[in-house]
Amino acid sequence: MEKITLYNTLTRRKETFEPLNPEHVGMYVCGPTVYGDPHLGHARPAVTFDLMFRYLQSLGYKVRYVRNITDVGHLEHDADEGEDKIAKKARLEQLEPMEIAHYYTERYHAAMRELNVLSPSIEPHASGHIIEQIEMVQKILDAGYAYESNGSIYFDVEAYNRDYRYGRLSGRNLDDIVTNTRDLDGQSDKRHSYDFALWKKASSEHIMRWPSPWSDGFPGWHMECSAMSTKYLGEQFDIHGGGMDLMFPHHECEIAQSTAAQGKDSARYWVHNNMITINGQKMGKSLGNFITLEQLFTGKHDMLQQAYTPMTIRFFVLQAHYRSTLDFSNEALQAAEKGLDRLMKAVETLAKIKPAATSTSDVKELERRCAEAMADDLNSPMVISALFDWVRIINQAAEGQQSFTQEDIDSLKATVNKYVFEILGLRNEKAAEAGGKDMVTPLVEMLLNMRMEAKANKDWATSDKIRDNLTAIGIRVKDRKDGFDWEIE
RNA sequence: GGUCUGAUGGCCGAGUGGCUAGGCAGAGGUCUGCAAAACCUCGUACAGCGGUUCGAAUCCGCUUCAGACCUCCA
Repeated sequence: MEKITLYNTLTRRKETFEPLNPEHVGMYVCGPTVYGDPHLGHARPAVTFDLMFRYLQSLGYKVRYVRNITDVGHLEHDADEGEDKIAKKARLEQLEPMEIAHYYTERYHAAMRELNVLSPSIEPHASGHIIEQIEMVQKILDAGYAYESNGSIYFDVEAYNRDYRYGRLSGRNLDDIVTNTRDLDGQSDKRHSYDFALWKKASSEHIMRWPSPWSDGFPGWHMECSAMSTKYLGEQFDIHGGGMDLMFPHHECEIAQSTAAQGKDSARYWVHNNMITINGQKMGKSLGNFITLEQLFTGKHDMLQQAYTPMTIRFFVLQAHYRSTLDFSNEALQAAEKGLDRLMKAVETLAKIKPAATSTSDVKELERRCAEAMADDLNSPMVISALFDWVRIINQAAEGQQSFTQEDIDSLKATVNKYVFEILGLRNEKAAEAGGKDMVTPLVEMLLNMRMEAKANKDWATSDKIRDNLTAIGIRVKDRKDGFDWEIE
């Protein structure tokens, strides 16, 4: 198996990736809390870990990719006193909480399909794993790292920190956390402000509740990921992913929970994608500066000058390295749109290149560069850069300035298809939506053949009339040395 | 205030000690009846100040600025 490196947040350096079981990879990624429409920010981790999923599979790994749906336990404002996000939305819209969760899960899935994000191997819901979460809370209690208070169970950070180290993922130590956490207001059942809930007793008006040994209640937010990753990937697994904003407290708490319950950490490589910014600021729900994916696809948002296709969004995300912030702007998106168009046209051009006796460029160079870039912490921008160098070469070949043997053409096609479609997961939207082209092809070609005759007779008036009329209905004509080419705009 | 990250040409965005990133936009040219497309050429960018080095955008220090997390957020 090819050697690849991944940046591990735990050690803050790139490490050679070695899975626990050769040829198998277990990967857990924090999915969405389904209480609102998916926005551009959600596209970043989805595309990033889709890239990782596709890439690892292309290397020959059998990957079990688990991405959860949070439909219970995620509270607002404060992990203990806030209202459940889903329940709040349900109350506002006078719906059953599960109606909210179901509706937005469907919305999320639809957006992911548009972005050509593959479905994970397993997509577990927090509400479907209450028993597993209760069992894990019990384990942590038994191990002495949690306490009960008025029907709720809290993680005892101080006790944990005596035996292990709380804060090693985010680079904090308990002293910092103590001085930087606001004081309790006296309302809480917690001993310390930095303790977090494993199980919350439900108040009388709380709708989503389940019986437990301690109270009728619901699990704390961090429990679901620990419980579900253990259930589907085992006590230890390879990769845990998510957005950088989840590093603290969410992932820190997950580490604490797993370590408290089983004496060892569960994930070996922690991988975090950076944020998408807008005017230099993080795009997020709380800031109210987010643009939903649907708004991007339709162009219906004050900040958008036009609609952008799902593949433009995907390409835009892939053009930046996943650990860099990526700044949103219409200009950047428009540049991505044009660049993607050029790439896709070259893919079509490649299919038409005629073989020659010799090759003028080494087609293996592309595969080598792409493979190296991907192996270096998923450097998709470098892959794209290499592809564009070959876009030029392919176009040169179409112009007769380069030549390739049949064998090299086939090899180049295989490489381009592998990286463009299989690994980067791009789709040729124009070709896909031009289903009607087949019906108009004979008509267009008849007209263009008439135009060729007119041109041969130097009847420029007729020639230009045909071209202008075709242009007017959205068909762009390109003259070539030996005839013509055309495409639907 | 604490922890951490970043500052690259008009815009986006790679690059970590010497060798062209790439895309978009712009300028000139080739091709073409004209156009479109394509191709060729071009800008000599690395926040500032010091330092290490034969050599730094790349390493070190300081300064300035920006951002993330520390409360829900992908």
